[in-house]
Amino acid sequence: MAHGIVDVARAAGVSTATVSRALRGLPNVTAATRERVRRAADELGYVPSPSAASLASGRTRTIGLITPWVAHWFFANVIEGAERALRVEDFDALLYTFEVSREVRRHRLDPDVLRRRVDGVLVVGLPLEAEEVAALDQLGYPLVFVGAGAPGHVTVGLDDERTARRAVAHLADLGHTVIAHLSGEPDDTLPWSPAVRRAEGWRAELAARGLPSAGLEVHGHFDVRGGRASMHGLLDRRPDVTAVFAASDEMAMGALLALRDRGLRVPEDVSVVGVDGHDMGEHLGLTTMAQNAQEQGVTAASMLLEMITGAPVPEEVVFPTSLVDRGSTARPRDQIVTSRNPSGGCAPAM
Amino acid sequence: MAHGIVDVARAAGVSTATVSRALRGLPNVTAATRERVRRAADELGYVPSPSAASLASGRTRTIGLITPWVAHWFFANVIEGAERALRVEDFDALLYTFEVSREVRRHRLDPDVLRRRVDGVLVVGLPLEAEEVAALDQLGYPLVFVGAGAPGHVTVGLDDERTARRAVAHLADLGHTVIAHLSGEPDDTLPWSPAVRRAEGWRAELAARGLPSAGLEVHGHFDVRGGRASMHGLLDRRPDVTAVFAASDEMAMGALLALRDRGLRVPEDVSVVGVDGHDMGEHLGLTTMAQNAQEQGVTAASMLLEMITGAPVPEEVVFPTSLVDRGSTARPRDQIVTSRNPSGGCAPAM
DNA sequence: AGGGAAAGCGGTAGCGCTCCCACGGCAACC
DNA sequence: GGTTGCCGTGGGAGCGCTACCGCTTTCCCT
Repeated sequence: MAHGIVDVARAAGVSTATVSRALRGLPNVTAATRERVRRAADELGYVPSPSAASLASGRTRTIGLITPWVAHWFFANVIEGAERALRVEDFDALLYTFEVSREVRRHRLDPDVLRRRVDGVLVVGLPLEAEEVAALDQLGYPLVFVGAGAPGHVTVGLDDERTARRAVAHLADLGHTVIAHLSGEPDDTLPWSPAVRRAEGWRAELAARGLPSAGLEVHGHFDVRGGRASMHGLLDRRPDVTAVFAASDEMAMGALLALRDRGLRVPEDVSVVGVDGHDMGEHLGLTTMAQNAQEQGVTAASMLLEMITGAPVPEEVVFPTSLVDRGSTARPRDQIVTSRNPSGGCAPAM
Repeated sequence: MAHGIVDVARAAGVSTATVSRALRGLPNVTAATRERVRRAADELGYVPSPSAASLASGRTRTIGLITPWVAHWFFANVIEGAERALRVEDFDALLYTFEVSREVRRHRLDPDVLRRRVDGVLVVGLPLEAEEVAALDQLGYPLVFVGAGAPGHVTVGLDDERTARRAVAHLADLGHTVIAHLSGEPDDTLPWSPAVRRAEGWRAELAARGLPSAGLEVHGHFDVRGGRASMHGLLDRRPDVTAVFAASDEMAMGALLALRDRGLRVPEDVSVVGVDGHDMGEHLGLTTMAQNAQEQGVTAASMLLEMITGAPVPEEVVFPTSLVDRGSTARPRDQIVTSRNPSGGCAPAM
């Protein structure tokens, strides 16, 4: 039933070496022989054993997909794109998530689980600490980062700083002067973290326009719940805020929720802009800096495969973002009063 | 650098057989020897080669995760849960998606890609045709279905029919008499498909209450876009509809969007209820029949591991669903007029 | 005290491939 | 016509483990 390469060789009247060459499309095999081998393999229903092939060749035709979660817009889409690109080249995708929960800070990444198991590693949306990157490097596999780089490594992602500046510029151009930022975790401080880059972009754009940023950055979880909490905290401290730039659409949606909790209208009372182009964004009328996550997955996987074959790849691929105005931003209701009366809105305080 | 089992054996002063036994926690090894071996392995940084182990043992410690997509709420959560459960037992998860796009009907599943590569297969949310199931069975691996069963196979999922009836009952209890259903693809007709089961539940509950169902089922894609399109189609044909049961939250969100497109209010003009308990549901105030997708992934993966060890598992695990009222359902505005004037709403036609 | 079972460990034959090397044959060159 | 060189193919040695079998040692039970 489970035929091996020797069965195929016997059936085709050739050696196992020739079967191997023929089936893998290697040169130095006559078209006639190749066809004969192929036919024999088909008839026997032969499928090569990946374990044996890996053991003999040292290659696994598998890449490791490292990601904190899969149930988030950006991650799910990158993974989907990457898997698709890998399958085309007959590569397998091993999934490694390692966030115990979204509430608890993750433990250190242990690269040993990948050893001898993959030909390359794709790190998805995970700003790794220098030591972790070094440990991964130690494995000796090609390494590509998506959505969160690492210095000196091949990276696919956005120009986070520029994206943030563009979002803030949009708000400032509308006339907003008190533009807050919903940022990532307070302990997410790696300079190459997208959250940090976006915060910096926000700050830079404000500075360039002479607008204040002090006390307007709120840290929190990178999800809906986090955005909601951050927004509430912000409104408690700064009821004069008229615009918010959230570091992700999911956080922005949380902000919308918080605003609704307090009876504040969007965009009449507060303008909100996020980053991602989340499918739900259209739903909620959320203005955003849209990116193509799935295509980033495809690109990153393709580059990784190139690297495995030894081909040169660019050190960095920057995906564009575009402002998609879906209505959650507008001119501030009252541009004259810079310091509004906290109870001036229609908010029936929560 | 890359040490093998013989290096460890030499370092520990034992045979490779003992190293293998010691490191895998097999019996018939003294505690002292085991410790010595472990220490030697640590010092050498020894990590066993999975390929060699698989080749020799015939087991891969890997399971295949078959799913049409990952970027959907249910799928992403199941996958995340399953991966987590597998990792605990030191199993790897191979991801196989095989929907080319959400628009095009998928091609047949080819089980050969899994041959000799996994110890078990987890099919996630994918109603397979009988021939496909048979082909998978042919592989001889334990098989578990999550979120979409197959007759005679181990299944983890909901009581879809009951869930649907509960949702419809909720709407009917509120006084609705024209309760439509946003269903799955028209060609999704497998009797064990969740979409079909839910449609049947909807129909059964209506029938039990003497309410009409004819002409009130709309087929479409199982996502936001599909729900939106379906809802528009429905409103074109049946402007008298006052309640909608969508087969998924994502479709329900699409319905909300369509209603907003037409200026219809929820729940004043139309009540909407979905299935899932999607994170965004709270956001949109979407009433739903909530389920725990992640836990279903955990359970399915655990059961699969049990099966691999030869342990008996229940043929079917049914997860509960609960009605979560978030405000998108209410009494119909006017219970007397059963056939409303199409322009009777506040809809400024789109 | 003797016998037998069981525990602890070593030796080693594969598992099913890939890859290196060797070899024959045929075309092309001087 | 002999030499060179390349192409197509076969032979066979691993790749790094696991699992079977068998040996020795201990320990218990009669």
